[in-house]
Amino acid sequence: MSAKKVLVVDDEASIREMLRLALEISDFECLEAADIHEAYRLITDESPDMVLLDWMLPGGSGIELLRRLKKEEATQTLPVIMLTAKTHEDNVVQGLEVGADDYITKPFAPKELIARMKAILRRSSSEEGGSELRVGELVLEIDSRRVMLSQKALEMGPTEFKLLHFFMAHPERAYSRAQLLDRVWGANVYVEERTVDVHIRRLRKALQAGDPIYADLIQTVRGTGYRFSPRDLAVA
Amino acid sequence: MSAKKVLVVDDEASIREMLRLALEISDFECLEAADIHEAYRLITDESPDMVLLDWMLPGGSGIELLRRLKKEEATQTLPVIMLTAKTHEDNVVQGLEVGADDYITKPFAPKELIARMKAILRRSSSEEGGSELRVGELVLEIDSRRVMLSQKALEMGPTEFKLLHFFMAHPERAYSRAQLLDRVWGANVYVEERTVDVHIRRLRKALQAGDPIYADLIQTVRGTGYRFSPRDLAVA
DNA sequence: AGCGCGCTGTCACGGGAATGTCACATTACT
DNA sequence: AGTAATGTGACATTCCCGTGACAGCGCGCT
Repeated sequence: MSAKKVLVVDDEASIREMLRLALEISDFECLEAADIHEAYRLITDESPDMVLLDWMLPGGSGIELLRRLKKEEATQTLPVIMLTAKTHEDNVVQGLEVGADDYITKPFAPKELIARMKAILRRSSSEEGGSELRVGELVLEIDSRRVMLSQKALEMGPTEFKLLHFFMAHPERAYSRAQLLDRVWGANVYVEERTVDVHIRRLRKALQAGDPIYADLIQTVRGTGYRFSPRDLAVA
Repeated sequence: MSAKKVLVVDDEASIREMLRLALEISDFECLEAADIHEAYRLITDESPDMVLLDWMLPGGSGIELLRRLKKEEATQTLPVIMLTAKTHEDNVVQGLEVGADDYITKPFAPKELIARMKAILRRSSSEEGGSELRVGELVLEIDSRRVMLSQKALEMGPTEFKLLHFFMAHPERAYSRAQLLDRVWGANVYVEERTVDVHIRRLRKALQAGDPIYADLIQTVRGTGYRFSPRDLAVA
């Protein structure tokens, strides 16, 4: 199991630093945001596995972000733990109503936070029953690690599989080569950006072998990167 | 129905002897083990229909064996009755949590033990709708610990049997070597991951001896592990 | 005890697949 | 046309897997 990505949203740098330390000791990967805007950007760009959200934030309180996340389809199931300064009953109730998965009041023991996080991650990861992604006749079977197109298995390497997996999980959005390297290859891996092109090509070739139309799902966004767009799959 | 085989695990010879007597009067076949290691060997070699497991054992308490049995695919449904010296609530709860089917406190009347045993055997024998797994012409007979392919018996070792058992119970899914070691060999067993490859090969060879097509059921998933896929058994 | 046998786990070797990089062709935009 | 970005084929390297051989072990047999 790869390290889980956790986004910490708090305006105080010292608190973020403390949390980063606690998280990294427990083998979580840590992202930081000081305000709602930055938080939202990181959520869409990096899609973390969990959010630690401070209640008091400048420029819109945490509950606004929470509402927004629970409203949008893509982030609806993203687990959120609220961090509150005091036990304001109102806040807690309000937060849970809006959809926070848990809350914890400052000051808190890092150990307790980690324990709650793990509990929530265990719950959410076991719930994910959808073990396959589907676009038209294209089916990516995660458990069996296979890609089927019109009942026929497609041949591709592990990297192409991961690439396709990522694309199908994040459709209709352009990603730069750097982002793809980060999300598919993994953080802290140094490879040439142009390597992405080659694997895109290999993935297209694999799709084409199954059905030429499906190769068009992988689109080039000139000057930016690539995009996976099921929308343009016109069935003849 | 043939006589049921019962394994008695207790370090005191006098208790084993007493139990043997009681069991044989009631037409059970009796196996004896004085420690966990011997018990495990007899379970894999003789596949008894039930285990009577003393709580206090030298060299690892009974619960370790119980955990191991419940974790491994092949022995998961093997009924276990715990024998405890006193009514230690903790032990009982712990034992039942791990998966013991019943418990009885010493001293006990042989008559009561036999009654409980029969109750459990009745339950488990009625539950097992099919004591065999089947894929095409391939039939894995769990009780008799045999594998038949087109009416002909296949030759393979105990490990290959367990491996095939696990695969047939979990088809269409890729497993890493570590996962296979965990689920087939058992937890906390230190074996090289590559050892899995060798047993996969032996299993393939055994299948191939019966019908070359069936060796293709075991598929290599490069960079991940192995997969058992009946789906690809397309009859030409 | 001595012996042979079946099963197991480990290793080393070889081959083939997957990867990352480059050079060059091709395309898109100004 | 000119330039920057992308497509593409080829290649060396690395990584991963299949395979045969082998030693250790427990067990049954004589």
